[in-house]
Amino acid sequence: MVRRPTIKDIARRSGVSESAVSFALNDRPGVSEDTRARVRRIAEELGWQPNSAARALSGERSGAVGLVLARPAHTLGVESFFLRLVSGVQEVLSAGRIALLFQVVEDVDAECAVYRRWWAERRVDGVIVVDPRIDDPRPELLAGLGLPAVMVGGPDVPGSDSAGSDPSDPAAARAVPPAVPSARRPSTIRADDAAAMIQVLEHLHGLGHRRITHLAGLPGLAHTARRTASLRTWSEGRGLGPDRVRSVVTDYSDAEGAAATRRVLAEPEPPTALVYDNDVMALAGLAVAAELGIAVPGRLSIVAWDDSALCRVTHPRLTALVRDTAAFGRLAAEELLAVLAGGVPRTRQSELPRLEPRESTAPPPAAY
Amino acid sequence: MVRRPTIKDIARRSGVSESAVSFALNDRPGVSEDTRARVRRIAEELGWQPNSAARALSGERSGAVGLVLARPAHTLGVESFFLRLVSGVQEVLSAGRIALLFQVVEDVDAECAVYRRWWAERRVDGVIVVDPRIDDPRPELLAGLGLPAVMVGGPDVPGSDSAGSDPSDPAAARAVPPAVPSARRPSTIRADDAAAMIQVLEHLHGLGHRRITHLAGLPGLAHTARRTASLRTWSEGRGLGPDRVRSVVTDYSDAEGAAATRRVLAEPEPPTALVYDNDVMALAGLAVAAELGIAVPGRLSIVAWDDSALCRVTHPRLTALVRDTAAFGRLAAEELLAVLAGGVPRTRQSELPRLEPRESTAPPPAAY
DNA sequence: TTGTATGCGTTATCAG
DNA sequence: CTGATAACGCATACAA
Repeated sequence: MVRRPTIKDIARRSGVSESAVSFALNDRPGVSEDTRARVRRIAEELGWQPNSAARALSGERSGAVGLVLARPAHTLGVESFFLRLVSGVQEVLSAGRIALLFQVVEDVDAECAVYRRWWAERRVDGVIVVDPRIDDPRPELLAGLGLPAVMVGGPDVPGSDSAGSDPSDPAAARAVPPAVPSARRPSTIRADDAAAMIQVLEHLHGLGHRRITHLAGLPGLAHTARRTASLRTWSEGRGLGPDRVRSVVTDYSDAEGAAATRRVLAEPEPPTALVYDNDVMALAGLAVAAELGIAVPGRLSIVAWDDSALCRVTHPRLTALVRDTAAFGRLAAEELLAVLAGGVPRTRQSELPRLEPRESTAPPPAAY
Repeated sequence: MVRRPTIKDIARRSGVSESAVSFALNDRPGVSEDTRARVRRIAEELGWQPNSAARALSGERSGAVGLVLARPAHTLGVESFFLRLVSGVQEVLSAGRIALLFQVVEDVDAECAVYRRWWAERRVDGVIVVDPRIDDPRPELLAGLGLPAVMVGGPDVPGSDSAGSDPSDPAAARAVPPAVPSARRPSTIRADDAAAMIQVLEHLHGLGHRRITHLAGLPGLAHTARRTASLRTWSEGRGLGPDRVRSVVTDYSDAEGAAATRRVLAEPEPPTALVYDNDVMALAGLAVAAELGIAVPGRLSIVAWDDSALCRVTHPRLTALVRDTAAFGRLAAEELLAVLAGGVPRTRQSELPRLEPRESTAPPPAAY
């Protein structure tokens, strides 16, 4: 049990007062350069680091931010999205010596309970919130608590990229009632799902596909709704009814991905292209096609929404929507730090995903 | 900026002293049942929670434990193992209101730096250490710091399941030099890789396979070494030389998994069965076989070491070694809490994995 | 430029 | 059984 040094030890060794040490170590004026250097050296020698609890207690800052993952156990771990996101988040956080508290829970209610507890215990200075939902209770809760937050993957609001969010956007308006003062509203990192969906559809349409089915993720998630809405808008613009271009609901699991694939492929006029909302479902779909003896991409094209190693280890390799997820995480962390530093919550736009054509997409069979 | 209530507020509202409140809230003797109940009720009303910083400062306990993942970026997120482990860890931790600090870094050196910083800052009360290595510097570092730790997936030591570890076991002896007092040695949760490997090999041997290649993971990892050693022992017992049964090294990545598969299948007398050290490599191997037109399991059998959704979404579905990873995490967390509560570090045995035969294993072709 | 005093919220040690 | 009082380590307003 090596006793850890405190500023008192440093003060004694360097022959100055504790407050002088504190000033020296925190780059504050009020101490000569000479003293500062000496104090610094001694602190270094002693291997001193500020006690996080003491600093939190006096400074009103815990030096930690939180991230909660609300996912039912059976879909846990099938997506690489989160580890990459966290990886990006931490690149930024650890530069600022901020720790990340991580928790996985079963549902949003449990997630809210975690936020309340973290807040009450002053465990975190802010949180990064993932998986925005339709009628999401979290922005309001967090604003009410006054807990700074960044919503990762918020609504697509064409136009306004500045402070606050566009009041004319229904999703944003619903997400955070105007009762909440804007300075407290969570920041938002926007993922342009609408544009990404159009990219995918244009790619398939360009190849000649006219019967396209989107295997959507959990219906409660905001990005699912955005993708589905974007698909609807696009197909109406093309004059393709829901009998040809549509979204069907799944729960993101491999099992549901496979089951839904089986269902749509068994229809009298099955789609010639399938767009999966995640990589695991795309894999499951590919396996179903193989089992049914349906050639990919000969008779069926497949697109995976998120790229990962998985999309490159299949045969054929899967055409996928590539996002720089780590960059997404970095942006979220930067925005959170900016808010913690006193900045106004902003809405920031992440890079547009890029469609990477691989071997799983090709023109549809001539018959169609 | 809602001000959070403190025990002072509770004391004022309930008309007793602060220390009485503290006693009442912490189930300590010294207050009447009546007062205790009243204080409790008021604390509840006010939504009071102990300020973690204040508690940490006076109590010498941060109420948090840490977990660091040292993985090069390119293998990040390809394994579902960690999220499931963390999920299990948290089931236990959150029951005790312990937070989890999570950090992902590039390598073991960075990992050690994180431990040092956490220790110096008193951020965590203990850590859960994953991926034990050959000549692992971490147990010694942690013992030196006096930071309680649990090594997840430690050495297989047949026999001793009690306190400390078997001094006759060379791996254990190397891992923690005897210079370190045993009360400070990290606990260990043992995964019986040796027995699991034998299970896999017996399965394949029983089907008739005599040419088996093990696509091992990163050579520096202790469990890789154990699996490889177990394979060696088993094959010698069976009189099968390294020309027939062997391990080849990879780095766990899909790319290396695919490349190594290509190499061994291109040999004049290729193996009839492949055992992959993780699920992603197994998938990659399956894709390579498909690409080369090698039927699985007709001409080649495939076993994946870790089961996950991935192994069930392929065609054919992969025979896999199923582990209850969440249970592994729970056991690790329980052991850590026991040590934090003053218990002696122990070596505990996790459940033996179970081989789940699916469609990717079958007898070898008659020609062999 | 430097030292002193006080507070942050809790726990723990004393007297009453 | 209860109520002051002193730590814990750091930051800071204030006095020297």
